[in-house]
Amino acid sequence: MFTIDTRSRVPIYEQLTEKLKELIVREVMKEDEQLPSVRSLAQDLTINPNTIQKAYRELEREGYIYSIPGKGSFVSPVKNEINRERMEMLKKELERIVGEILFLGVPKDEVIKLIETMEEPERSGDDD
Amino acid sequence: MFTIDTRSRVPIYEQLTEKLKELIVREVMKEDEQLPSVRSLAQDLTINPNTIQKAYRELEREGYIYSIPGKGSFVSPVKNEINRERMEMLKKELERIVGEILFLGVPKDEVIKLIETMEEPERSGDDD
DNA sequence: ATAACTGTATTATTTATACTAATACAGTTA
DNA sequence: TAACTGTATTAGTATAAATAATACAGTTAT
Repeated sequence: MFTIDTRSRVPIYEQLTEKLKELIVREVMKEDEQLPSVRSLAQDLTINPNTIQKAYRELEREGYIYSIPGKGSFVSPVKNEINRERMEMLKKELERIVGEILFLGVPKDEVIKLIETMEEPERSGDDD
Repeated sequence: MFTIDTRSRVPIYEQLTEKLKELIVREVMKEDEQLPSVRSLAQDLTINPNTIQKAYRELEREGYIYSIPGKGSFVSPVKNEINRERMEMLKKELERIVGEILFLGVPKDEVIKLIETMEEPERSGDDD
């Protein structure tokens, strides 16, 4: 389900939250779908359950998932709030990157051309 | 000269290399210009000289600066190599960011519109 | 030549944080 | 009742960054 780089400078629990956020935001994991249990995921990835728990706790704090003791952890209904926050972050990053590229002398047109050649994602299940 | 966040997860020496790289690539610091000495910069930023040295060593290794024992450290003549590598990195980041934005459902046109509204940098000294 | 700078190198210590380990407790479900 | 769930706590380990304290050699100006 996940690929974790234990040698990365990015902590394991943060790699986990990142990847899970993406799965949730992109709706690969649907609303109310159950996440793997803390212990089973820990066993799968051969890392400590506490590390998983830390990731889940963070995801819950940020509203991506909700947990029910005894039952499990589940994907929260997608809040616009979350997408909005993520968009803000992405836009800021975008501006920083493009800013640097422009500074390096690449004309704006070329940057735009680069984006134009990118493929827009398939949205098979968005017509509901 | 610099702002360092000692609490950031990004190590101090890496913050330093990042910022210096930008100053060099953007030619705020010109070719052969002398950098502050290891000790003086350490005193300015109230951090350990060894940390500065580590940053300088890295910058030298990557070809951004050159050091002469007894004299000081200086900005390397800007190599196209460096700009090329940096561009590669920036383009990859750009694609990742834009990819995520598109996944969040923002149409390509809007991303482009955002970039169009950005100001191109002044290039006062580029006409030589 | 001497003092005050430079970069460079080495070794030891401290500090911060992630991660692991080992439990324990309580709710859920079959 | 057994086997799951999430949650919490406490202690220990590992790693990397940063500090501290020196030392050595080249440069520069007086």
